[in-house]
Amino acid sequence: MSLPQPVRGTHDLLPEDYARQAHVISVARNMAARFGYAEMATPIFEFTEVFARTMGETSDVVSKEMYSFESRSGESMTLRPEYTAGICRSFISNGLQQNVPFKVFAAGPMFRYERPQKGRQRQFHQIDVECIGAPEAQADIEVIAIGAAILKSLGVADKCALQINTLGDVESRQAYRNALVEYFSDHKDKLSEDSLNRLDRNPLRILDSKDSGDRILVKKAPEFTDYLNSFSKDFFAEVLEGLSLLGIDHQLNRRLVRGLDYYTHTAFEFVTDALGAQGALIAGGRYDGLIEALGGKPTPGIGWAGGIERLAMLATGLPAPARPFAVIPVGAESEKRALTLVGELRESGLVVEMAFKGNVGKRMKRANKLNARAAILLGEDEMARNVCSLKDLDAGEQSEVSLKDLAETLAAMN
RNA sequence: GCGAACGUAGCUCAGUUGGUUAGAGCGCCUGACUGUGACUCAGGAGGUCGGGGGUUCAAGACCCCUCGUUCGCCCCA
Repeated sequence: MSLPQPVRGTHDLLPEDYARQAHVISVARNMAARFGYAEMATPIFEFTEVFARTMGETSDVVSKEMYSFESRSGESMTLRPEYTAGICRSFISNGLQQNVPFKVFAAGPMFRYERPQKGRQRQFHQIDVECIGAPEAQADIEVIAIGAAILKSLGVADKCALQINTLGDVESRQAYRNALVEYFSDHKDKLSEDSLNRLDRNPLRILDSKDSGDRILVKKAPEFTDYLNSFSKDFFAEVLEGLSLLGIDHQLNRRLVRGLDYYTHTAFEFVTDALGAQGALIAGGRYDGLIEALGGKPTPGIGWAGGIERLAMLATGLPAPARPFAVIPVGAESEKRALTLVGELRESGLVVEMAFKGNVGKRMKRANKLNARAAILLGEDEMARNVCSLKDLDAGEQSEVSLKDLAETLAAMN
C-alpha cells in the first residue's frame, strides 16, 4: 500500500476538518472585529532576515526550525514560522506609523521544521492579533480580552487557563538576566545539560526546566520581582487590575518566559492540559523592541498567536452544515424539467442536489445519504399537472405541491 | 535533534509458542424492491499485512534498515 502520502508533518484538510478550522477562524475574525481589529494578510514567505533579526539568532525557531531556501536571484527566503514579524515588517514597509494604534487580525499557515506530534505539525495554522503603536497597559488588557472572548465563544474557555507574567522593560530584564547568569554559573556542575545550553542562549528558560535537579536550584534562584523597576511593576499591576475588572481569570506564573528575544513586559499563555505536551492554545506578549530591531522607529507592540489545529480539536458548538433538498427525476422524460427546477430553486437561495443515478430506490437512498431535508420527486404524472411530490425525509410524509409554490414551501421547511 | 511504542480492507480492530487459501464489525457495490430513503434479508468487491532486506522447509508474527503515526524531552501555537 505505497500510495502517495503528504509530506511529513503536513495534512490534508478534508471537508469535515476544514469546517472545524474555518469555524475557529470565523469566530476569531468576528470577535476581533468587535474590538476594532481589521483583517489583513502578509506574504507567506519573507526575506530570511525578517525572522532572523526579530526572533533572535539563538532562538530554536531561527537556529533549527526554519524552512529557508534560496530564490533564483540568490536571496535567502523563509516560509514564515509566525505572523508577528511579517506584520511588523509590513507596518514599516507601508509607513503606517501615522495609523497607530494599528490593530489587526490575521490567519494563515505557518511552517516550522519540527518533530511532529499531536497538535504540532510542520505546516500548521494560526490566528493572530496585533496591536502596534500603543505603549499603554490598556492595549495589553484589550489584546488579552480578545483572546479570552474567542476562547469563550469557541466553548473552550473552561478547558484552559490564562497564565501571565511580566518580563519587565529592557532595563529590568537585562538586570535580572545578568543576576540569573551569575547565580547559575556558580552552580554549573549541578545544571542539566539542557540548562547549560540555556545558560548561554536564554537563561530565563532555566526557570521553566522540568529537570528535578534544576528545580532544586531554581528554588533558590534570584526572584524577578526583586529586579523589576517601579515602572515595570506599575505597568504589570495595571494590566492585572484591568483583567480583574473584566472578570478574566488569570494565574500569575513567575516561570512563564518567552523563547523569543523581542518580548518585554507582559507575557501570557492560555494553556490547556487536554492536548498532552502541547498545552499552549494562545500565547503572546508585548514586544516593544521588535519594530526597532527590524529597522523601524522605536514602536511598541503587543499581540498573540493561537494554534488553529489545537483550537479546532477542542472547539464545541460547530454550526451544522445546511441540509440540502434532493430533486429526484422519475423517468427519462422528467430529467430536463428537473434540471431547470434545480436551477430555479438554487436561484432562490436553497441548497439543492439532484439524485440522478439508478432507479428511484437508489435515488432516495442517495437523498438520504446527503442528509436531505426532503426529496422532491418529479415524474410524468406530476409534470402533467405542474406539481411535484414532496417527501419530508424526517417525518416520512409525502404530499403534492405545485411547482409554482415549491421554493416558498421548501424555504419554510428550513 | 534525543528516547520509546505502534503500523493488518476505505474506517475501527481480531489474528495463539512462526504452519495450508489472512478474518470480523461498520462503510461501499448489487439484488429482493424496474415510482419511494432509514429497518430487514441475500450476495459481491476491496489486502503484494507501510516499504525494503535478512533468518527459516515455512514470516502478518522473529532480526536489521527505512518511511509514517503516536507519546515523552527540547521548543512552541
